[in-house]
Amino acid sequence: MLPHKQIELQLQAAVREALPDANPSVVLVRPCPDPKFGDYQSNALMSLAKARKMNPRQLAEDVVKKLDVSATCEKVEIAGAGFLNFRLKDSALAQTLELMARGGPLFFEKASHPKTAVIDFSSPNVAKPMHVGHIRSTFLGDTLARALRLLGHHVITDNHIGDWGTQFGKLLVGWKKHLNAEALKSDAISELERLYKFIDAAGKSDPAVLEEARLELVKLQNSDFENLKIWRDMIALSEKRFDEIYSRLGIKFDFTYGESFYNDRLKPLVDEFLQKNIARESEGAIAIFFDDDPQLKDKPALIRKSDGGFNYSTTDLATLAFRLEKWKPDEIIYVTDGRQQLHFHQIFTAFRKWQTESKTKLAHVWFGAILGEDGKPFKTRSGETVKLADLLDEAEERAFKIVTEKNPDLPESSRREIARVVGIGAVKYADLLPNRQSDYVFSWDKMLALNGNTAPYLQYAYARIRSIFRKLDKPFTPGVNQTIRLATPEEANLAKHLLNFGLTLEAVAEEYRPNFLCIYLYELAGKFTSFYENCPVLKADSETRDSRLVLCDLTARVLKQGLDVLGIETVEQM
RNA sequence: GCAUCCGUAGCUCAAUUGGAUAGAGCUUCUGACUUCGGAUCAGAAGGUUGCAGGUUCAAGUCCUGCCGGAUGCACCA
Repeated sequence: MLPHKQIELQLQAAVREALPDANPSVVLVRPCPDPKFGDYQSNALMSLAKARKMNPRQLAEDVVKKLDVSATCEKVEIAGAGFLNFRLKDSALAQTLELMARGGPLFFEKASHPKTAVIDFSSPNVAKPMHVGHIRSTFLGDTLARALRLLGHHVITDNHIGDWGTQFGKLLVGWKKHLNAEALKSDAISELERLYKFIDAAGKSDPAVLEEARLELVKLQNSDFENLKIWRDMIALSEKRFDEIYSRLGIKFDFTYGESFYNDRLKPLVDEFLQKNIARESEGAIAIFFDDDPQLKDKPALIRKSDGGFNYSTTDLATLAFRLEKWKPDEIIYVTDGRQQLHFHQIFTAFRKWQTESKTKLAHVWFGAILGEDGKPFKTRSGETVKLADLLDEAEERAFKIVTEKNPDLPESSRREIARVVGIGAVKYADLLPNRQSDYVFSWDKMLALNGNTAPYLQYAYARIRSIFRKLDKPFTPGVNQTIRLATPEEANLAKHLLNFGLTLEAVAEEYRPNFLCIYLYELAGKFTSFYENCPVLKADSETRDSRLVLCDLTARVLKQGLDVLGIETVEQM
């Protein structure tokens, strides 16, 4: 067991003894904000004391008397208003590293109660190219899936693609009358997008075109043979292009149940809502009202339009029911932009009225907008969105120039491969680094930056470590009796930081915030680099050398695993 | 009008959700040993956290009121 966990359990036991009525699970141990206070701290006693109108320092002293952490820590210090500060013993630190060097999960523990989580993310629309607006949902969702899986949870990823809706009326008219077969062959999505825009524009000046689109849509909805076939072709073509992008990004989905999958479930769902008096008729539509929720007052959710059609809310509720039935998840996570907060608030509230027994947790993990330099939603000069494929191309191209500059002697195929890993990594990292709820300003230079707090900085630290190992005469494997000696402050700082990998992963999974991991890895790389500058490895005496090699190896493994959670690859040299 | 979110260094962003002296990167300036990769490191400069009150041992974080911005509010998803 990791030292901070041991301290936490012992502290909880001491609190249980001192305050039998308190809930010990609120007593947590966290890394100290400043190492001069210690390695770990707990501030829980202050809030416990406050709730009971006790003197916090007095309570701290009582608890410390009942607390025995001498196996892992130096003397516990009470500081400030009632902080407990713990400083790890050198021996405990070294032993933990020795244990980790022998294998098993790297500085984290698998969840003792694994949960089943469904994650809904990315969700592009058929017949439209993926653009920068899709990156946050795609990267965030993928990272959360990876983090939860690493911690031992059962994760199901479901790409809820937009393969149904009124846009298909226009697309069908376009396909039948204006299709350019050549263009469709070379770039299907661009051609579909062109057709949509063409008919959309035509409809604005000629109402007859709109009527034509409406009729084609009705035929599709009534399972007209020809229209169904065209519709299926459009989906297949789009999915092929999506898969190219996902494969470039290293992202896989377990399922891709698009919206259309739920068509047969919509009418029965509305009937059930009516029958259970959860929904009622209003202005010709069927609506769910939420009068008991102040935020949703006068904001009903429509589940059937006055023309008899269904909409987003209906599909989302049907989707929810299906996922519950099929996977019986403990949690469903929706990763979408912040503009959908009201919608999910409605869906979640409706769900509670409907499935009153269900204990499934529903989480809307939302993120802010990507803005242009002018502070408005991001568009190119010509008013278009930046296509994701173009962004990735540019990233790889810029990285290739740098790689070529730094390593002109490498064969081109190696330089291309490094540029791919570095370029894609930079884009992912730039997107995951900011707090997800903040809007951020898109800039090519920031997205593709290769210096500072960026993926290449982490990848470079990794490559340097691997370079050390390449210089050894024979492959290094730590012996069973390998001891770790942490003689310098740089070694100790690095070692202590390694211990916090698991805490960070748990925080990412609990708060749905991958940026915690970015910050952690950046600090890890920083601490490694300062170790690297100050502590020679290969030239040290053999005992120190082996100890430092273990430290290097553990650092490399944590960097690689951490980057893997972010969906970012590493290279042996760059 | 109502609701949600936001306002932090010249710029772009953090701050583990109420914790200790608000931190990084970019930019600017000063340095780095015949030493494991200079895509690096060390240091400097840069702040009344939009404004005004309040709550408490403790507020960038919570409450109230202003100022400024983004987004969403009945048949698009």
